Amino acid sequence: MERTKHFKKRDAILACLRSTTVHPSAEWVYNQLKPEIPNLSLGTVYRNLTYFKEIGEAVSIGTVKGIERFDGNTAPHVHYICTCCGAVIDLHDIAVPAELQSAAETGSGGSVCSCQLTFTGICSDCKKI
Amino acid sequence: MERTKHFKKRDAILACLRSTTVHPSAEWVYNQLKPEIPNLSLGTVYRNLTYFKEIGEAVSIGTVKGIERFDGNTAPHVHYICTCCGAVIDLHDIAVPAELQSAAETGSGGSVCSCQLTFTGICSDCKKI
DNA sequence: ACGTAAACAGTAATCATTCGCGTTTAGGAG
DNA sequence: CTCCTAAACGCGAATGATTACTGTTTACGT
Repeated sequence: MERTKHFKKRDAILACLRSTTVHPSAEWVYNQLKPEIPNLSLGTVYRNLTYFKEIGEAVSIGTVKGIERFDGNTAPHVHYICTCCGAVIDLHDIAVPAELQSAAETGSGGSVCSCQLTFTGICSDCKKI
Repeated sequence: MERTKHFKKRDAILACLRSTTVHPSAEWVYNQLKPEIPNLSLGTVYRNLTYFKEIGEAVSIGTVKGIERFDGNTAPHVHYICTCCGAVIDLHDIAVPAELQSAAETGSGGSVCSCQLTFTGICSDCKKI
């Protein structure tokens, strides 16, 4: 089929997002890809990141220090954010109890389409400094 | 003592924050107080909101549609955010199990100073439309 | 009354993100 | 192969929330 040539940059952006666990910002993705795709535009990164959010191939985990951070792992999982360095790491061993979601639906009266649990603190690297 | 006159606006901002459960933005607070404090500056609202965050009298619950939202209720509780209208409501009947916090500390290797559980969906009002 | 330190207003600056628009590209039809 | 169309793209300008700057005002101690 090989119809991917038209989406070279789109595919590269998604691949970049999928290949990392740093929960990157748009600019991080841009800087990663720029060396191998010299004519990449930052606007294209933003445009495609928004696109991936819309089609459910990526999620936003909110802003850290005023910058939006993305996650190519759409499976629900818990995050830890260091308020010092801004690092975002996955906590795979922790899960939000499933019954909380239905409790949220009755409590809010609306529908629930996602839930996000985030811990914040100072990471081990920052504590050393 | 009556030394509050110097902090009239600061106090008004905190009182406004405490008196509502809408989890307001800086501009919302500004618009609320502007009629009764005509010479209030939006910068003052931002400055004091940041100050309250720093001294722990208020917390940020992140950005909704690109706008930071604050909460004068610093007791840990769960939020529900409507992605349609941007409303933020408290879910008092739901709590994050305490053991998850210690699990987060061991999982991250760092310290944990706060945790935030947020459900998103379409609220009952928006579903009617 | 005077000095000082902090709060404040008003406005300019910042910076992440989005928008507009002309260009390029892929892929299909003739 | 050439033309056509729709979508992706680059680039630069625009937007808008937030912050910084600067001069002024205020409360309070001396």
